Order: sequence, then C-alpha cells, then structure tokens
Amino acid sequence: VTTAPDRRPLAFAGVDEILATLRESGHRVSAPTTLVLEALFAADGPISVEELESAGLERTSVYRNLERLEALGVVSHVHVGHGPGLYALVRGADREYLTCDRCGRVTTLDPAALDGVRAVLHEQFGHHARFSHFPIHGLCGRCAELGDHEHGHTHPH
Amino acid sequence: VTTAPDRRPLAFAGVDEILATLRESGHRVSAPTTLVLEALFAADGPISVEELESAGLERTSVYRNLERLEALGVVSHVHVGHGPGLYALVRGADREYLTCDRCGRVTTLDPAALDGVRAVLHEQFGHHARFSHFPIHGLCGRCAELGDHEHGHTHPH
DNA sequence: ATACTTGCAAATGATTTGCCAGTGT
DNA sequence: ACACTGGCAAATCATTTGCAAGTAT
Repeated sequence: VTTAPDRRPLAFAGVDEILATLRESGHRVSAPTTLVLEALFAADGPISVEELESAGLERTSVYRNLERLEALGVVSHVHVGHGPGLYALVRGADREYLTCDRCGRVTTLDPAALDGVRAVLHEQFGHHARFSHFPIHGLCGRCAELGDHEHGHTHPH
Repeated sequence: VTTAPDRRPLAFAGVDEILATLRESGHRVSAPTTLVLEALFAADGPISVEELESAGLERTSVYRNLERLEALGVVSHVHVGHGPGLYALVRGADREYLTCDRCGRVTTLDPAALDGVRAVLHEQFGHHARFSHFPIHGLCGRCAELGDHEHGHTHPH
C-alpha cells in the first residue's frame, strides 16, 4: 500500500469529526466525499459500491473516494463470496468478519473475538490468520439447521 | 494402468480412471477434457485457468470443461486473494486451504486438520466454517517473521 | 445421426485509468 | 492560482454466453 502518514486511530462520533480530521490533515473534502462517509456511517455493516451509488453518486467517484479513504485508514473493505467488495468505516480498530454462504449475512466481530481461532491456527500451522479482508465463510447456525441440502446458495459457481 | 478397487465416488489413481468413469457415466471425453485433467493431475496444488491454457487450450474450452468437471464432483476451485480462481482435482474428499497474503503460497489441507478451528467457531458463533472454497488468509510463519512491515503484498488493493 | 463440444466473438460485472473541465483551500 | 477532484468514456480482468461448425459415441 502507499503512504501512511499519521496513524492515529481516526476514531470519532460522527461524520463531522472525520471531515474535520481530514481537513486538518490537509485533505480536501468534496460533496462525494461527504456523501460516501455519511452513507457508510449510516450503514450498520459493510455495504457495496452499488448501494453507495444510490446515494446519488457517480460510480467512479465512489471508488476513488473509497480508495482515498482506505489509504487514510478511515475505510476498509471485505470480500464476501463472489460478490463485489463491501466497504465500511474503520471505527477504532480493524474488524473481522464471518459470513454465511447461504443467507449472505455478514457478521462483524471485534478481532479479539477470533483470538481463539487464531491461536489454534498459529499453533497448528504457524499461520497468522486475518479475517478482516477475507472473512470466514461457511454456514451460519440458522442456515445449517435448514439441512445441508442444496438450497438457494448465495455462493454458487 | 492400475485398477483402483476400493475408492469411493470419483476417486482414482490416474487420469485414465477418471476418463473411464466419465465415459461409463455417459459423458463425452474430448481432447480438451483430457488435457485439462492431465494438467490438473500433474499439478501439485490448485492452478489457474491461465496455466491450463498454456497446455495449448482455448480459454473458453478450459472454463467449460472445468465447469462440467466441477458439476460432476471431479474438480473444485478456490478463491485466493484477489487473483483468479484456482482449480484442482478432487481426490477423495474436499480439501481445505490456507494461504499467505504476502508470498501467495497455498497450503492444501485435509479437512480433518481444521476440525479444531471449526470446533472453536461452532462453539463461539454456531457457525459451520468451510475453507474449501474461500481459504483462510493471513501470513504464513515465514513471511510473518520478516516483520509486520509493509512489503510486497500479493493482496494489495 | 444427433446431441454434446469446440472455437471465436461479443457480452457481463467489478474495478481501474485517461483526460479534461470543475473546485476546494 | 493550483493542485486535487469529479464526471464521463474507454480500458482491464476474470468469466460467461451466443452461435455456427466439428465430433464423440
């Protein structure tokens, strides 16, 4: 990744805080920038560029703002199944994800919640697992109960 | 050519066994089909369509054969990082994968090897994890030792 | 003989890039 | 003013699809 200036935990209570921080850091704030942040702030989980577009934005502009905000550590994205990337605000620390291949639900977790899993993987394979960019896939409890039969998978192909 | 008496569904010792099984099941075997299977058989891990093409095949034909073979349970594919899908022969049971975001190495595991991880996830979240189609990402021991510094990631973006 | 496959071209979907006009500071 | 940003078109990349011609059984 490219530059990484000030690594302070861009945490905040609202979009205004982020905008102020950005300006103070010498970054420009345009209408799309504000709208993207507001949409991300309003969302209760990672959302797609398509959803951001519906806020009345140009797709390219959304991508460029997300890219910029991600480089600044304000935004991050996850790859869920075969779908497009899903973006979310980085609130304090990186979040990690669990997703269901059948119902598509994405569960956001505090990294500490997966320390147990990480420990097992490190012990067994010396692997340092991270589930913030590529989540843990599988079936959530509810969907698993509906039988292991073939149903309307969200992740075919 | 060996005779493989005990294996289950479409397990086998060589490409000839697979071809025979396919024909017996009423499927057609063409040159591309044979070449794709031979390339997959020769590979020691999941490989890309690009690599299969270098065996002198049409890209579209490779995709269609893989799709067909996958539907028959003979082939499966994994999504590693941001790269293209990687295909491998299904030898007996599904394999699961671990991959390093920095060096790109893909480690193939017997599903049982991840039962410990699966147990923790099931206990904590009621989640039934599967790492056969979407592997566990992170850093392998070797790459992690090289420091958590920013280097040549294979999974930027 | 006939249904299934191939090969090539064109379509799709997600994301990126080029370029020039517009604008935040 | 001037560098950074937005908008729009065109380019990539991986993968899929349409269709005419070829072929396995």
